[in-house]
Order: sequence, then C-alpha cells, then structure tokens
Amino acid sequence: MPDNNDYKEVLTREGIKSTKHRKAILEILEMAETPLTVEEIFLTLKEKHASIWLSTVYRTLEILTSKDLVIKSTIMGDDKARYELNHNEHKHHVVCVGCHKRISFEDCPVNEFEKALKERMDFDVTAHKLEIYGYCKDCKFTK
Amino acid sequence: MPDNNDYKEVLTREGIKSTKHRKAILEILEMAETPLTVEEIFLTLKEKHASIWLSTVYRTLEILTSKDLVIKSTIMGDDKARYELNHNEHKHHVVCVGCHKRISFEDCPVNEFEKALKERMDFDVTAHKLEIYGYCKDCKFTK
DNA sequence: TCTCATTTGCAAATCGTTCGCATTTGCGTT
DNA sequence: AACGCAAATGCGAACGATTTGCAAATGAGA
Repeated sequence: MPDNNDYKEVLTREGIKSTKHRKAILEILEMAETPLTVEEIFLTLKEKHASIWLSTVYRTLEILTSKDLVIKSTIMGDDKARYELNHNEHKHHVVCVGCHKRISFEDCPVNEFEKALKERMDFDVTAHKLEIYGYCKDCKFTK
Repeated sequence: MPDNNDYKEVLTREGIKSTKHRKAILEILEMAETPLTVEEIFLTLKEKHASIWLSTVYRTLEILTSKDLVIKSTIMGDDKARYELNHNEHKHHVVCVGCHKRISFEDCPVNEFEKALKERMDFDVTAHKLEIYGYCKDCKFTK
C-alpha cells in the first residue's frame, strides 16, 4: 500500500474507477486494528459525514475483494462477514473467546504439513485457513 | 455411537426425548460421507417419506449440537452451515476447490504450535479450526 | 466540455435461519 | 392400558445479513 495512502493509483491499476467511497472504505480498513463488519464500516463512513447506502458498502467490498485489495473472512460462531485490508502477508488469527479480541500471528504451523499432504493424499494445496480459540491473558482469570 | 444405530439410548442419556425426527436426522448424518447442509438433510428426510418442516430441522440440529452429538461448521466461501455426527475425533478437512469434495484427516499440525502460543502470547488455547484448500488428484489436471 | 461505461442511490427482494403459538407426541406415573 | 404434562413439532411469519434491479449520478478518457 502506498505510504501516502493514495488509493487512486491502486484502484486505477486494478482497472476500476477511483471513487470517493472506495477510497474512504480502504482508508477505514487501513486504520482498523481488526477486521470490520459491513455495519462497522457503514457506521464509520456515516461518522465521517459520508452519504452512502448499505448496499453500496456491500457492492464496494465485493469489488475490492475480487481485486484482492481486501480480504473477506468469517469466523466460527460469527454469522457476519468481516473485512480487512490485504497486506499480502501470510497470517492467522488467535481469537479470545472471552473478549473476542483477535490477535494476528505470522508463524504458520501448516506450511510443512502441506508437503506431507501432497505426498500422502496426492493433494495440491493452494491455501489454508487457521483460527485458534482460547483465552487471552486478560480473560483467562475470569472464565 | 452404538453399533446397532439405536439412538434412543443416546438421546435419553442426554436427557432429551427420543423422537422419530431426531433419530432420523442422526441416521442421515451417520450415512453421510461429508457434512450436510440443512437443506440436504431436509430433502433426504422428505425422500424417506418423513413429514417435517424446515424449522423443525433447524431446531433439532440446534438441540443435537448443544448436546455435542452433532458438530456444526461453516467453511470459507460457503454461507450455509453444515452438520456432521460427532465422532469425538480430532480431525480437519482438506477441501478441493475444483469438485468441492471434503476429505478429512486426523494428523494435526497445530497441536505443538499451541504450546508455543501459550509461551509467546500468554494465550490459553481451547480449540482451533483448520481448513486446507487445493486440488484433489482428480481435479489437478483440469484446473 | 462532452460522452458513456461504471458506480451509486434507493428500495425491494432473497436467503438462511429463528421465533411465536397451537397442536401433537413421548414417556413417566398410576 | 390410560392419563397427564412437559417437550417437540406443525405451521407460518419474522428477522438479519446480503443481494438485486433500475434510474440517476459520477469518473475519466477524448
């Protein structure tokens, strides 16, 4: 992502229009510390005095996801999708069952395992998804 | 699970009524090779000439899940929940992006990693979810 | 400035799932 | 076997997250 947060170039490079809603949504995701729901993004846009319809947020996120600028994820037990900026890093999340905080980590225990799968199951791995649940240091004493 | 597929004892042991719908759903999940959606379960019940409402299937699955007889899961990119009989085994799924076949495996590369998380992040792990995507041996040549 | 394909406003529709209430059923008790 | 009653199901509506349709607005190339 460009240092000066200029998404115009990024959007143009992907062959799509650089609209104010798209840039605003990308900025909101960049500022967010954790993946956001559509409603959270929508409300943040409203706070910034932007006029936008919820269906537009959905459409915009769908376009940005299809261009790999944004990552869409759902998490076990959560029926709402969440979105985050795609930093092109390989990372996963630890999720606290108590406070629902999500902490990302980049060490991946699955990489070596994928080679074993190719050998044992004749399976060509292209991606994986890992989520780890438990209690963070703040919540482990209140469970 | 009982060898003679008699779920009456299982349901009674959990303190809930042993109804024909519940036994039928447990049997369908036992016969299934992969986790099933609510609609698939509903249609299979219909094929067996059972009269049932979709809302009853949802309620029954919710009760069976709460008693740990059934496992509910969602998978990346799939907006429908899926259900499978709980064999009390620790396993994960490899999912073929081509034919959507799901193959389970029991080796788990995450177990050792959980200890590292406790040490490094002061995080008490209680569960994890792992899905691996790619192409099975039948689809790798058509991608 | 003009043009036009793309995007958004606006609102309804869809889908997966849950809820409310009347009726039926499973099962413990007699 | 009959009875009673709490739980389960029939029936259909409701809910929330998401998608769709169409007219109007906008971004960007010429």
